[in-house]
Amino acid sequence: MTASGPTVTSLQRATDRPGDASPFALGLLLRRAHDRAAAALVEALRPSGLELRHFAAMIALVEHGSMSQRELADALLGDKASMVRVIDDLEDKGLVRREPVPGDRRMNSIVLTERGLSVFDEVHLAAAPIHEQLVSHLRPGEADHLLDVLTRFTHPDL
Amino acid sequence: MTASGPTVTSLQRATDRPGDASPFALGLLLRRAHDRAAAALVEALRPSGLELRHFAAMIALVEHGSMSQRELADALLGDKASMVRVIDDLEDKGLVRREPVPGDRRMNSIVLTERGLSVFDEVHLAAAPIHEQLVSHLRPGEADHLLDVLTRFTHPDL
DNA sequence: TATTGTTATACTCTATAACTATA
DNA sequence: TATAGTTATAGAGTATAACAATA
Repeated sequence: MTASGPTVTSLQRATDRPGDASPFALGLLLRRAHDRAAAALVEALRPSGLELRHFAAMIALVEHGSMSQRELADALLGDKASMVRVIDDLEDKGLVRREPVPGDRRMNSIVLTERGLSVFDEVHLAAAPIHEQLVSHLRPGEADHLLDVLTRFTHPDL
Repeated sequence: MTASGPTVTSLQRATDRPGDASPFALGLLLRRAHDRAAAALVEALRPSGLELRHFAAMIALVEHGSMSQRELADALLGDKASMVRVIDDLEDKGLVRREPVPGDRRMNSIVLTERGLSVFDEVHLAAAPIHEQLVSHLRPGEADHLLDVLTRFTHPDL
């Protein structure tokens, strides 16, 4: 069925001018795009029992070496209280360790374990074909270009 | 401070190959990009007292004419129960009406009111400069290209 | 029997505040 | 006084299930 009646033509003036997409279009598209990508990546993570926020922390640790929980929380836009539980989960699975920081006993230095390292690599390799399938209907080079533009979009200060 | 120690070099093999970005990079970037866009658009909506999901429904109604609540829920990826409250809010504000559908008394036809129409236009116009500022640091044409690629990314079936 | 809309409920995620131990 | 980590709690958002009316 369709409940659609005739479109109110006076409304069109704000949306139907060519090249004048809704200022909300970008945000709504980004939400759908994220939902689609996240659903695929969650599948890649399922065998490891990890969730996206856990793996995001592991990626940050690979990129930056060991980090404090505060640094991880800031980098991943979460609050420090949420990060405690993420690290708890990863530590319970033996993927990271909390180590003392010489010179400041308030802080933990979070480091990947050997097991965390191999799990990271396994997930990483298993996710590659999933990513490929995710962008397989785009034209050649568009996926890389998308990554490039999104990187600069998310860093307006650079 | 920085808790960083030396990076474990054996880890790099999965991430440091040029052109071999993490298969998770796209998903994580999309989340950040969405958060940034959503924060800006929420500002645009503040004067109207609406939230993104309300305005998303209004946009759908402008694009498709009147829709049933089921159609709106499907189109916006929400469940029908959540949509009930979105329509409740919009109806309380006098922006939409629930109208009977001739031939099927189970359904409501959701239609924008005159007030909803003018509010839509106001928000739309107020959001334009916010969108411009959001993409102002991108190169000319990149924002349109981004919209184009995201549209196709979110519609793998087309 | 299936579907629309509704209501109530449960669950997840996030955000906030308070507490400790250190600085 | 300020900060890192922890804990407990409250709130928002979402998902699920049951229900009534209708098909």
